[in-house]
Amino acid sequence: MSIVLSEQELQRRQALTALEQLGINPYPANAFEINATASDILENYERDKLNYKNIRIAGRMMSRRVMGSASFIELQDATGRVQAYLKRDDLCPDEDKTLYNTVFKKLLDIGDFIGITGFVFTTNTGEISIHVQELTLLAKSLKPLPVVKSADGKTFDAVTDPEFRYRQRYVDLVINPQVRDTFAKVSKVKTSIRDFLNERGALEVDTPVLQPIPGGAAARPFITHHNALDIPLYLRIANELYLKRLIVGGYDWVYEFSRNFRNEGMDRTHNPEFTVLEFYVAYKDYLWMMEITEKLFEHVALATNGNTTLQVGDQEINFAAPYPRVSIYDAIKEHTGFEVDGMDEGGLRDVCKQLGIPTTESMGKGKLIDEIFGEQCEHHYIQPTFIIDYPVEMSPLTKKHRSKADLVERFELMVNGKELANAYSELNDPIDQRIRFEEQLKLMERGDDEAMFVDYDFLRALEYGMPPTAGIGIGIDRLAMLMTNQQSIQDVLFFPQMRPEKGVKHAGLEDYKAQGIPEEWIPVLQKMGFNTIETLKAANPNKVFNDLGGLRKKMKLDIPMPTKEEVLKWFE
RNA sequence: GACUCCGUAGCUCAGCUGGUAGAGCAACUGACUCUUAAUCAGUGGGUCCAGAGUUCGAAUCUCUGCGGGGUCACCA
Repeated sequence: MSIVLSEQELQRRQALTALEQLGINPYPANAFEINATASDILENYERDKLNYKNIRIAGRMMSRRVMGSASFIELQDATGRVQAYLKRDDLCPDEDKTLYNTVFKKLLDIGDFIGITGFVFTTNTGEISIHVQELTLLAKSLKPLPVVKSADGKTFDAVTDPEFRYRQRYVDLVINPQVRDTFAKVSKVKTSIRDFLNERGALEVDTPVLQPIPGGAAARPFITHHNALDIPLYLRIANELYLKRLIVGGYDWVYEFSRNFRNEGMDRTHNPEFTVLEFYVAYKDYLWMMEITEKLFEHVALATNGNTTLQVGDQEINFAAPYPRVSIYDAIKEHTGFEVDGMDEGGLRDVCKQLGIPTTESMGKGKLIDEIFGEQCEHHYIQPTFIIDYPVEMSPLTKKHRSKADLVERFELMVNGKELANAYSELNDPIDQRIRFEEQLKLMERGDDEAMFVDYDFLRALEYGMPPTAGIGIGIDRLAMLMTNQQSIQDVLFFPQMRPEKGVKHAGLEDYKAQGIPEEWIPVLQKMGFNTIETLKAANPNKVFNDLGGLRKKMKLDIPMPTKEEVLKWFE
């Protein structure tokens, strides 16, 4: 990040000083009470004109069109943009026209926060506008915003560079209104889920993010260290085992929006931290869970988009309940022609070979079936579909199927070719659970670095008894992507993970001062490209002295020129 | 992690087969009392991502690095 200021930044800082000299505080402490918003005015003025005679509104000045003694600006607040009209002699009824001629025309810039009072009217060209009677600077903006213009629904010079947008999301939000809309919808997805669950008596809870054993999922965790306890701690990869402990404790419906952390690759659908909604309900099974899940998704679609059918990319997806249920074996049979039900590990390995799916020695039966489904079937399920009844090997926390051998009572909800939710009748048999954990240990020994750790406290909890329970995890970021029709997880997270910005190497102010350089000349040297003391010392002192004079004139700097002897000392 | 594309003014982008940079918006000076991508006249603004190499000469060619996007691998 450069500390060297651009021409426009210098101009804005000069405007800041000029404002202070006029007795105007560019960052006043006073509250500015408003009684209207942009969208309120645009929506309601026409049918209720009397109520808009005396309005107060605040926001950023986003454009300025000056025509001598009258001007139009666009004011942007949290709700949108409204045009305002300023007339010199209305704004400054007395002799002194400084507020209009100097403050407004010269010292305000695009991006500044201002508050205005006035009355609403309609211009000759038919645009609802505010006739400004008073103008107050609320906060000066020192960095120029990208200027995005639009007309007739077309947008010009929009900032689309993903790096710019994600690193400086605050700017993205200011200049790209549809981004604010997207995040409002993301928020609506979460509140609509909370409403749905709270109405049904569920209890929202918080469980540890820092866990001594990263349990509840198969994934590589982030590891950290607690100094006082002198133990390693893991950032949670899931909260499942903690929520089930709460069911043991006697709650019958708990949920948590769990920020999870997984130390794995990043791409369009993966961020190192992401949010999963999990909920657990006592005395229910996975069949009940499918019914509540399809109702929940229908509810979320209606709450966020007002419709159960929505456009996602080039697909139209209908979230209206109910959704079809297909067993994983039937899915594989339908899309590959292979009947894998009852096959042993060797047979599955052979099927993978025929389908061209690479396998490794560490893959067990469950993993092989998972691979076949993932490669050959998953992408076919565009409309919401429950894939049910998974093999026991890939589901160590799931209750065995009530009627089908070697299967568990589990479903995944597939939408748009991707897994959106994962749920099951929870395994509550502590002896079986211990055996399943031990099988995971064996997988770990075979080299599966995602096999689960054994959580003995969780086993102890199950030994006290857990009622039959249905549980589910829903990927909230991916759900938000669907509901907002975004192609990248980065567009539903305010601050997606990025490699840290590396500033160009710069000497600090103290380094310059240590060379005996007066503070006011430091920006000039930086402007000349001497960002380190080393590069300065490598330069020709005579040339530097001459250039200082040149820049002093060019930048119209009102600071005394140092003598040549003084400058020569900088090089010692 | 692999492959691939990209990095030029505050922003959006030009810049051919090498001759050290242009446009629009933004900014500055001026004109203009209902404009709306306001208009008109004029002016300034650049470590062309960084470093090395080839060359008389590099924004341009080569290599290395940094940052980002896309595809794949891993995963949710």
